[in-house]
Amino acid sequence: MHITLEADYGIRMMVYMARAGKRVDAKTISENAEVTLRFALKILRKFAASGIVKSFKGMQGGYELAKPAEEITLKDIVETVEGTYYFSRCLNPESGCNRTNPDVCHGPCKAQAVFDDISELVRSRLEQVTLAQLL
Amino acid sequence: MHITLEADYGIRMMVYMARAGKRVDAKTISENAEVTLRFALKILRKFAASGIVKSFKGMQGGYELAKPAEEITLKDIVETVEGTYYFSRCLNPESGCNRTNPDVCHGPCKAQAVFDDISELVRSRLEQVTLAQLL
DNA sequence: GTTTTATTATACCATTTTAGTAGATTATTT
DNA sequence: AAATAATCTACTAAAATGGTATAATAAAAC
Repeated sequence: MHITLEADYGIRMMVYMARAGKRVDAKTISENAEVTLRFALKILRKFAASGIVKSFKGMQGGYELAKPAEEITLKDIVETVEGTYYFSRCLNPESGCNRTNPDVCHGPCKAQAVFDDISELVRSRLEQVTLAQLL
Repeated sequence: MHITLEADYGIRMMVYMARAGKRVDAKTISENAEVTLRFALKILRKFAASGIVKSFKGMQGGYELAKPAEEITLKDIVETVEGTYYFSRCLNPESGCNRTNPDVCHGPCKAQAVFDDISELVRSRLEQVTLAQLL
């Protein structure tokens, strides 16, 4: 029904990184964003994989934003952690609509159209907000 | 991240009841909406408790819409099943924002304002759609 | 080139939420 | 009284979320 705690943590971590404005190691990020180091590392890996954050190994290693905070949106952050946003499972191609009886729902039903609409509404609103605006 | 299957079932059941246009028993509803009888009963109880459906015991008993389909909204249905819609847990007064470090977030943070906005957006969109429009 | 620092990969466990079930009880109509 | 159908309470199963642990790998410093 709502976004996960992990996504919330992710936002906090990104906000901290943007504030820092330089390369920071995972431990510092986790302490400042109040997320356990281990869990923070897991989230940071997702960020690195999706390309919104760059990671550096070894001494003086750590993480930094891959782009200016003005170019990273809330949608980038949330969807990196959670995947594409869908208001209802029915819309997710992987789970798909589970209605099989044509009397109940043949083809995309009217509720689905509304849910599709809402999903798009949420995604575009998330896209309008940049990390820079959260500082 | 998305509304529950239970809410989807609930919508299907309400759509069926609206189509039927008369009192129907739980078994018939469950079969037509493709939900197990037991689970359907559980959902119907919530509908009856919230007042969007009237229930009748005994022979010739069953369920019927408490109001015309034009006066029941998707929001009524979804929130009866799931409770008030919040995009992020942080907004739910019961769970509450878990950020305690004032350096990270003192008072309502900017992300929360956006989430509040999105929650309201979703709720109002759900409110615009009536059960009648789903038939 | 070895040591140190810090990320990465994989896999696992615990908790919470969601989904679904069961039995006994109560109310209503015939 | 008998039959039907909802209600209450409680329980179990499955899935998703939240969190941990270990070993491996890469980079820089000395």
